[in-house]
Amino acid sequence: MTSRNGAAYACMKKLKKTNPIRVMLVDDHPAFRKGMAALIESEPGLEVVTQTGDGSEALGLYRQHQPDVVLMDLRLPGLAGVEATMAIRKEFPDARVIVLTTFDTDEDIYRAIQSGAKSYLLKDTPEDELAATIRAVHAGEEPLPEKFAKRLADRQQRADLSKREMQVLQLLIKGWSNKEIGASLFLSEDTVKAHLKTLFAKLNVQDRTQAAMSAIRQGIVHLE
Amino acid sequence: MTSRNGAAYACMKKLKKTNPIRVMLVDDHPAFRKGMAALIESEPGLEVVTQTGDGSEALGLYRQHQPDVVLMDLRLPGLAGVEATMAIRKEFPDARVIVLTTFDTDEDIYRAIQSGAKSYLLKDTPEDELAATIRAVHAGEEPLPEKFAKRLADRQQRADLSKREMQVLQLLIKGWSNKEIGASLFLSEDTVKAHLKTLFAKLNVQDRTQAAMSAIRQGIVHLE
DNA sequence: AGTTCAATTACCCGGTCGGGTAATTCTTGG
DNA sequence: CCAAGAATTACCCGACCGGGTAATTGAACT
Repeated sequence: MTSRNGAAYACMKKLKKTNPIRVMLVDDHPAFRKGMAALIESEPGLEVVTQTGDGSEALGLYRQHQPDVVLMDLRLPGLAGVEATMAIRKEFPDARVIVLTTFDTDEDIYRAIQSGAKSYLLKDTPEDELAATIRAVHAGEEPLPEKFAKRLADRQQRADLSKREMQVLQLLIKGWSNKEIGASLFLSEDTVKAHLKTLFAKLNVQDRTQAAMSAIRQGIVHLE
Repeated sequence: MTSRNGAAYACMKKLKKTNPIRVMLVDDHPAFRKGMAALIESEPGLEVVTQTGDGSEALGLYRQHQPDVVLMDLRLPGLAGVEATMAIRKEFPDARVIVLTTFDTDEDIYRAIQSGAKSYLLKDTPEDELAATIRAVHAGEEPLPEKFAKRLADRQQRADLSKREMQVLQLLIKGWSNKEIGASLFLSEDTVKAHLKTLFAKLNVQDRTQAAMSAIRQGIVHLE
């Protein structure tokens, strides 16, 4: 740290009072929200103006408070983080949303950025990096951590799956045979096999187990 | 707790000061820890005496502070929550640990209880239920929420996998063929098939894709 | 209007898989 | 010390899977 004289101190004091960055929190863990709010409030120039644990309340609260930056979780009751982000950005194209989540599949990252989020962070991000990201995003930057940028590029590389391929994949994940998948979708077994061929090619795998694992790992489909 | 002479105020004061439940927090998300600490401190009769984000520091801090109750996350840097819990209970058999986590596979629940945890809660648990659980565990109870109790029973139902079966499963998850699995483990293809037969029976599935999905869903193996 | 691409179905073929049965060795716990 | 169970291998067989090739239809985009 640099040494401090009276003038510098006054300057800092002044900076502290100009343009506090107004933050909105959307996360369904009350304890996490409480802690995150405390972290933000303890940063000079940052303040929390509103928070909620329900995705469907996000747009209304955004309208009401017009925050500078939103911290948005992905898995939420009501409306998922990606949908909430899209809704906000449809009405407020300049909205600055940072996704802050525990999960980090390629697909999560991809969809978050697609929906208009400016950055993507995990919940275990150190608080100084978090504060720096909030300030950067507020300043108009889009700071995506190296590792996420790489995975985003990977995902953008991959061809999108067609509707049918996705349906077949969903049933494949259940462990169904080609015959069963065909019966379920009213397709011949040969058609199912044709879809699997293109699916395997797109996922760059050789067989159904690899396809299933790859899809799960990338977050293309979810278990349950 | 018999009534005594003296002012009501003195009595309350006395009660408030007797036996505060001393809690230790182990969780790698700084914001969550901060928020959880605030929640606990706001509950009468509960206080946080120490916290850490690293599993390998848990035993040392337990020794040092001898808390009444530990809130323990599962996925931790250093040492996993289950191992940390076992280490603590080896040295302090009366230690009262509550697992508090985001993840909830059958295997997570099973191993947590096996390691000696008294209860199992998810991080989105409402704060009143959390406080109630801390008090109950401190009082010697082992309050396992209904849904977890059911899944624990399911898991206890299932036969344990042998070492070999586990190894085969690990490679199956990678999408390897029986031949490849055999080559990797220096086994004949027939031996691999034999292991798969018992594996399928234990997991109650018909084929390898179902086995892979079932194992992932139950948390028997992890991706990556 | 023409082209591109998803979707559909079909056939062939060699390889893999899953189930049944069975035998041997080795370790571990009662 | 013996029984139980894990680990290993082998053989058979019918079913399923994955790859190659190819043709038709319909929608979408140019």
